[in-house]
This record gives sequence, C-alpha cells and structure tokens, in this order.
Amino acid sequence: MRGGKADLLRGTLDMLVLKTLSLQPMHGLGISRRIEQITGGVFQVQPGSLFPALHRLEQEGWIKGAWGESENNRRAKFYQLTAAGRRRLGEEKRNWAQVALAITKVMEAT
Amino acid sequence: MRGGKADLLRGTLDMLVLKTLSLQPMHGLGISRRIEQITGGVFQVQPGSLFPALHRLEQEGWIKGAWGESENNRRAKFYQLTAAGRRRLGEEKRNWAQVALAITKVMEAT
DNA sequence: TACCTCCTACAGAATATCTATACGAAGGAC
DNA sequence: GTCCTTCGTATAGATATTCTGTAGGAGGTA
Repeated sequence: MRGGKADLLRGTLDMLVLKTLSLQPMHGLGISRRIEQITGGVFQVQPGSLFPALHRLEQEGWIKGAWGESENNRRAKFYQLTAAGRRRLGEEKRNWAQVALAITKVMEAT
Repeated sequence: MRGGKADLLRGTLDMLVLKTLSLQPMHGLGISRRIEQITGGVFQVQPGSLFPALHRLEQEGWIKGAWGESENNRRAKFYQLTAAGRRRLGEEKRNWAQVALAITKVMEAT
C-alpha cells in the first residue's frame, strides 16, 4: 500500500480484501480500485502487494479464484469468499475492533 | 508484541512508545508494563521488540536516554521525548486517525 | 504496424517484529 | 557465603509482509 500510511497497514490488507470480496466476487485490479475509491485515495493497493496477498489468501482456503472475463473482455481471475473465508473475516473484524480500542486507550491515557 | 493481535500492530509500536513517554520519562521495562496495563493485557510488548524500537527512536532523535536508578535501585536507562519527538507524535496521531477512519469506511461499506 | 490500457505475475529488497538467549546487578532466604 | 529470583538491558537469527521494479500477454484503436 501507499499514501504515506503504508506501515500502519501491515496485517490489515487481508481483512480489507476479504471484506471487499464479501460484497461481491471481483478480480484483482477491481479489488484494488474499490479499496482506493472507498477510502478516497488514502489507501492505494499496489499490484505488487495485492497479488501476493491474493495468492496467500487462496492458499489458506479463504478465497477461491476462477478465470473469467472482465467487463472489458479481458482475461481476469475472479475471486470469491469461501465459507472458511467468511468465518475468517469475522475473526479479523473482532480482532481489529479489539486492537483499535486498545490503541485508543493508550492514546487517550493521561 | 503479542496476544494474538501482533500483526495488526506493525507500525504502531513507535507511536505507543512516544505517547507513553510523553506522559513522563520512563525506562524500558516501565514502558512495556505501562502499555500492557493500560490495554488490559491486549498488548504485550516483549523486550526483544521494545529495545530495538527504543534504539531506533533514539537514533532518529525522537527520544533521548540517560542512565539512572530505577525505583528498585537498579541501573536503568530513562528515556524522554525530545522536541522533535513531540512533533513526531503529533504526526503519528494524525496519521493513525486517518488510517483508522479509512479502515472503518471499508469495513462498513455495503 | 504501433501503441495504449487492462490484468496478472514474480523476483529482490527493505524493514519491523518475534523468538530465544544472554548477562550483570540487587535483594532475600537460609 | 551461596543460591535463587527479579529487574533491566541487550543482541542474534528467523520470519513475514509489503514495496519496488519489471515482465508479458491480450484486447482495442488508429
């Protein structure tokens, strides 16, 4: 990712991808564009970060890819969440909530 | 860090340390205990993570250490924020707020 | 033909963190 | 005196994720 906030994102990319795919199946660049658009450009997911992540997620069995055609008649791999992926997303969400709360506590300490 | 949430924290350790030191000068293990206590054990900063981080921060000129005596008469290095460190903390805070907001946006997308 | 965009892919580097281990000194037990 | 625990700092080596840079095929257009 990019945008100067790169380092703060370690470990959240998986969650963001899973969440994005939970809305609808999508191909790689589509996911990337979606995330960038939603965050108003704060997150910019580079191909070199995204594809390794997708392969990792597929390896773990959380998403599943199938070749198809993009909106522009290009060969593209569409990914969708598996049942395990849906469970995983739930875990990551809970995790994130806990972490965000913990950080907030420290940052507000006096 | 530990507690299962380790990976979500990459990049936030510096900020947490700076914030902790902004309250009062402290030695390494003190910082570690402080963070663990405030977060109710959610974050557990291991010595092997903390000390390299402290050295990094000192290298950057954001904190400054001086040898002294701990509450238990042990030799300990007390760190305090520099002016640059205070500015840096401000940046990290704004950064974090922006990132947290961006993640929230993605996670709430429909 | 030439060129641009779309889409995927991988190699190599950078970097922060984790695990594990080490060491010195203080203090109490006995 | 000696043992053991706690305190406090330190480093080496492994791990893993992400970044940078590069590559290439395929479709569309002129």
